[in-house]
Amino acid sequence: MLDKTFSPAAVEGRIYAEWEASGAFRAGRRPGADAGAEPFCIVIPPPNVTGRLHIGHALNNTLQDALTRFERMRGKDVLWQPGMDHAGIATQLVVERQLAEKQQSRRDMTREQFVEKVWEWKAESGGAITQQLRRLGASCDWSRERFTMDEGLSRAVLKVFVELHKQGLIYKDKRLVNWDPRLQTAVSDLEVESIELKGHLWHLKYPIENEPGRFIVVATTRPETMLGDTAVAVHPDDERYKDLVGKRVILPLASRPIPIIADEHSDPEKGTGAVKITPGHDFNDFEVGKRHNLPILNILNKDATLNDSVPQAYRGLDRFKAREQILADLEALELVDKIEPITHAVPHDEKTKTVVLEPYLTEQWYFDVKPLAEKALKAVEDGRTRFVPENWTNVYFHWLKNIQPWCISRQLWWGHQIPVWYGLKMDENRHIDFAGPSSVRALSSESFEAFVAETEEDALKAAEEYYGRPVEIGEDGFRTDAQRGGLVFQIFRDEDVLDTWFSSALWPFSTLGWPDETPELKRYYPTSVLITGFDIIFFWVARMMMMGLHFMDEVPFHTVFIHTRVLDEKGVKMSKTKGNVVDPLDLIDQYGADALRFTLALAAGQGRDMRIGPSRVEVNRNFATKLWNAARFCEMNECVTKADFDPATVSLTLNKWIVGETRAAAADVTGALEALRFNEAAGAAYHFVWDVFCDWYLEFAKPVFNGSDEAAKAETRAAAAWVRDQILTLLHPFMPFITEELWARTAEHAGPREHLLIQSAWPSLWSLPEDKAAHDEMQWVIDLVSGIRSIRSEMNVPPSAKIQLVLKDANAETARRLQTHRDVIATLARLADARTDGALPQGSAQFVIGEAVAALPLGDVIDFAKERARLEKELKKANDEIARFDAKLANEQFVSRAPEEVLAEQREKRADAAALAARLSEAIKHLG
RNA sequence: GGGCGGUUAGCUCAGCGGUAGAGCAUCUCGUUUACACCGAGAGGGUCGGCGGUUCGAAACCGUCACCGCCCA
Repeated sequence: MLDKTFSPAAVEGRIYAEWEASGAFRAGRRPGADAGAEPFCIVIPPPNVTGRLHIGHALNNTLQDALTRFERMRGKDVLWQPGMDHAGIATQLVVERQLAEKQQSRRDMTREQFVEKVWEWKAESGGAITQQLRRLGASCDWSRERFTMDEGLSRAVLKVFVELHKQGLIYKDKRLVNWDPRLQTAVSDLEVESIELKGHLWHLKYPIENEPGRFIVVATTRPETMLGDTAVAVHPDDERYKDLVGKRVILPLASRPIPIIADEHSDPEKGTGAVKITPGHDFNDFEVGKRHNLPILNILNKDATLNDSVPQAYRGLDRFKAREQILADLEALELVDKIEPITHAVPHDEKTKTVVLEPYLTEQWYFDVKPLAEKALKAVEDGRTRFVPENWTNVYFHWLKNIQPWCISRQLWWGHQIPVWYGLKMDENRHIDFAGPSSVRALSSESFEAFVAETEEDALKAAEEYYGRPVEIGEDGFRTDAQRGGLVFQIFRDEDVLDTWFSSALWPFSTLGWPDETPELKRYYPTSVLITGFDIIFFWVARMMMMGLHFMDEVPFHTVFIHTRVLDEKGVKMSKTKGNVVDPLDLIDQYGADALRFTLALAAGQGRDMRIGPSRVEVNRNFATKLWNAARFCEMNECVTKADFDPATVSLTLNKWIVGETRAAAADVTGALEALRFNEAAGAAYHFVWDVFCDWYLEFAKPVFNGSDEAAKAETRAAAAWVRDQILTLLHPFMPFITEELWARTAEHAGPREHLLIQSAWPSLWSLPEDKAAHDEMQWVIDLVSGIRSIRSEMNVPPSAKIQLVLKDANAETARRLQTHRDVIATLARLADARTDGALPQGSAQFVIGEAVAALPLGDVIDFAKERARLEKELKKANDEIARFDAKLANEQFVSRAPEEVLAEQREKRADAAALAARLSEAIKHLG
């Protein structure tokens, strides 16, 4: 016997273990599925190895799991490929923080030792999120779990790098990057988070050379960069400054003369129309500098203190300290024209959002993604990959059309070390300009030849070929070794690692075994659908598209489903600093994983946001309880699954009806899931379970179960069990735990199920007959019962009072219906008696149902004035409706232009309203 | 500044050419042996404003307002 409520905490762990043990998650098709099953594959958007499950993950994985379970049950050959990425920056931060607690630093150890520490950390506390995904019920194939730093995936990364380099798409360049001065690494444009801050616009006066007392005023939000200015620019058409172009200003504090140039970059409308040009510390200025051959002055060290290019007084100062000092000094010289308070976007690191990034001149590896972007654009234009909802296509297009070279190197230790080795460069006469041997690290990159290879061995081989001499790993350039016949050259490896997203971009094929030609790669690539959030379109979707098309020559997935963003209950973005984070694990503890999942699925509409909080989850916990109790009711009434039950051959109308309703519900859920309309699928199931099965069918069944017609009882029991089983199946993708539990528990009296529910077949009820007569008949019963209940309530008839029903003007069919369902109607409407003949008693409340008028003789209970008012209100409504239809039908434009079926529909509605009005008038007359 | 969304019942949202829907909340009633995490019933909206297209607009187009996000 089932308990009164379902206890998620007591069963979730056990059921998950059963699923895993059964092998149900394994790639492939479920038992009984077609041998020729078509493949269905989802790759998980790899969570970060340092990550913890947040509500966004919960949504993302709920949807993936729902689809995975759905397709698995339908008999497809399913793979949900799980794994994690190595999150270069985040992971390195975590491990460094751990070291700092022990008063250690990564600088105190070798790179190898540090990387070893990171692996130790991962083994110990990394990847907690995969355990949390299990709590959510994720049915991915854990036996195939991958990590971007795995041997196989790393091999894929190296191969890709080397190939792209060979193709000339990866190159080294010296230009401005977004620099994180705390981590001392470059980050890509996408990893910059602009934060609106209050700041100031300082207007600085630069004295014109040889024209005492004359100044040009420039405005800046970062006054410290003035020490790196190498020009002042004005617009070529700006009359105010025409005579100054070609002259020079003396840069204050630095006392350097710099030219005044004409460039369209300066906007005459903005500020003073003159701008300072700092090519070493501003992206726009860098471009201006290139156009005018300006010198590029770098005034910062890697940690954003001022370097030796600035006057003695400012050297070694942090940039913000330097800003204060410089402003004070300029004030003293009366060179600050004015200070304007402004709000402006300041670039910050996206991880902690506390470090202000600097444009910084460094040499980095770049990936020219333009040619790949074109292919990625075309694939979506052609419909080889489609976005759902479709409007995200524009975001994707916009980004790819304006794509910039991707800075892929990072100055970190944790990640895929760039497979490039350097040795001294020979000139055309095979000479080397180096005194050595001593460390060559300090040399500039022009002095090196780069050997790009997947392995150290290959790099050495390439270098030996280049030098025509033995080569070894080392940093001295060369050494002499008599035993090896003299000179031995040395090469050393690039210290940098690749951007984490570089490896993530390979995910859809690297996880399937590429570059090896594995059976999985052949079977599951291209994958079916990618499910992710919109914030990932650039980072990941676009890059996977590019890499997939470039290396596999096929799109990585046919569909990209972009789901909504989760906000808190007040509609505010969740963040740790705001303290409004809803922890999905708390919600699971409190309400169960099924309730959380169902809530997320129901909220996954076509909008952009969803709001989630405890009260919403509670509602769906209640739904789970409802389901549980419906099953409990079935159990109490001995509704047991019958193997030989055939829904097509039931004889009772109520059973014919529920079979038809079940068929429709299955069609709704299936269709919605196929169209990725998760909310509609969950909603259809919810509605069917609660409003159809529980509210009506089970209520209809009660009199049957309590009656004495054994045949009817047997059929209804079997039918109820069948519907309940269909429900468990339809809900399983959304509520896997409770449905699996009930699947087992409801079979306790019938012998065990053939398979776990996760491995059972999805309902395919298309072939069942649609019984319109049964539908109409039961709908009539529902309408009658609802009508009586409504009157009872309005007339304040005590629930305990059993009353009479007289159906006046009932035709033969109606009389038959009443006869057939007398027990049901009497029970649900609490009637003492129901008849279709005899006189209509005085003092009746009445309502119209079909061709008949239902009268409830209430004797003195009835409040005549109230009843008259009620009927007159109804009559007015009917008459208003008639008037509206008449007006419409009298409109010649409408009659001539509207389609025939609309016309017919309107006429029919008009007739219905007229009939209703006639019966209501009659009823009012009867009131006397 | 450019782009994309949103604005529908007190709240959260669905509907996206043919007479306004759901859940929650509210009010009334209810200890009928599945379920009070429940049941029955009820009230509540000129679908942001203004124009236009149409026989007909919450829905399509334009415009404005406000809110949000993304990219500069």
